[in-house]
Amino acid sequence: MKPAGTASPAPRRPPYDASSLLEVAVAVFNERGYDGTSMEDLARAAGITKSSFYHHVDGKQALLAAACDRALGALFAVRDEPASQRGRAVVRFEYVLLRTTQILLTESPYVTLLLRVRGNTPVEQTALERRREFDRYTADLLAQAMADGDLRADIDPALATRLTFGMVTSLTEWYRPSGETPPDAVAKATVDLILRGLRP
Amino acid sequence: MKPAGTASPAPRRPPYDASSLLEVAVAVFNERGYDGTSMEDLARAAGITKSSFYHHVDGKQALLAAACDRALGALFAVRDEPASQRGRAVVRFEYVLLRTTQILLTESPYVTLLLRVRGNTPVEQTALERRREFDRYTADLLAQAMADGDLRADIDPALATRLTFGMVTSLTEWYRPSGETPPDAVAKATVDLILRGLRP
DNA sequence: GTCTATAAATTGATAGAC
DNA sequence: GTCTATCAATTTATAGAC
Repeated sequence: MKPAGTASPAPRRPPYDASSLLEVAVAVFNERGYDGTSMEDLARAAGITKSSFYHHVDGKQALLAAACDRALGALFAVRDEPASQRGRAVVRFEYVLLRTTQILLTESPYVTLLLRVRGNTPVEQTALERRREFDRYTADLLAQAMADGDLRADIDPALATRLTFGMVTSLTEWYRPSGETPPDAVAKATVDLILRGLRP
Repeated sequence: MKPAGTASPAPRRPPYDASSLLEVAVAVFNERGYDGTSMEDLARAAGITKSSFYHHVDGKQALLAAACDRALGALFAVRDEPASQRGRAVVRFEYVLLRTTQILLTESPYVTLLLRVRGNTPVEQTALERRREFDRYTADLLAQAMADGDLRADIDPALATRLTFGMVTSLTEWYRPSGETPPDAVAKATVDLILRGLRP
């Protein structure tokens, strides 16, 4: 038995539960792309061999499915919040827009991976389908707000929805959580820009 | 990538010059992802065998490099236009924003591929570096327009630039050229939305 | 220019020892 | 739980016949 206080400085050996390995995997997927990442890459990033890695996870597609599930679960939870269901459409739209942006920032790695899914495999197709369902939900909200006269009606609603959430999802291209930039501040600035525009 | 959920684009017929094969390759890259596409996939989409395909092109990375070159060439050509070089910063910014959006739409497949580059290989790193140079160019323009008092100064210029071009680049996620939606109309609507916002 | 055949390396995944 | 060793399939790319 080792004397107390002489434990070797474990550099990167937390418990290898499925959850922490998923976190590692998602980070590598986002860096190199899902298809550009091998199981060898993932194992190396976790500090173990490929075989050991397989002992903890079910495979590459299972990792992708778990990550997409987490992102989609967080997004659909917004739809189920009370504030998303009562009140004027424009108010609900602005609320959902802000919450969606916040979730994209706080769950950044998972949502980033979800948004890059191409639909090559059944796992990806399922994720893509659920994502499109959320897109339809937000598009309907915006169209209703326009019909109410509470948002500019001189833009095609479908185009406006895509551009609006296109701006939001572009955050995944560069945003990294850090003390410098609190997610809520970035989310507020983003929603403000899409609502009021660049002109003074 | 083994499991192919859906069918590939219709096989393209001769002549098999490098340019038309590049067009085919870029289309498949955008559908399945660069890393998710094999040379076998490309050859099948072109309607010839893999070996025949290799007779016309130098390899997978060469195809990617050619596509990125085309996209980057079109983008940097905007910077060299007279209207991008003379006049008030805000006017130049709005001009470059519109032209960039137009090019993204007219050169959609090539720009789409460029924007998805992850930097895994030297070819991709070079493309990424040139793309970042263009990003700096537009960021400087917007910052100057803000400093001139011609654009809202209550937003961080770096954030505003990223969100602005994030909205524009999101067009690659869904826009497909067709008689229904002329590129110029979409580009104008996009620039108008980012400048004036969603509110009436 | 196209093909068949195949090389050489990588990949997702498993077997089985310790 | 981790490892070494390995498999079967795939992938980039080439050789060489016609």
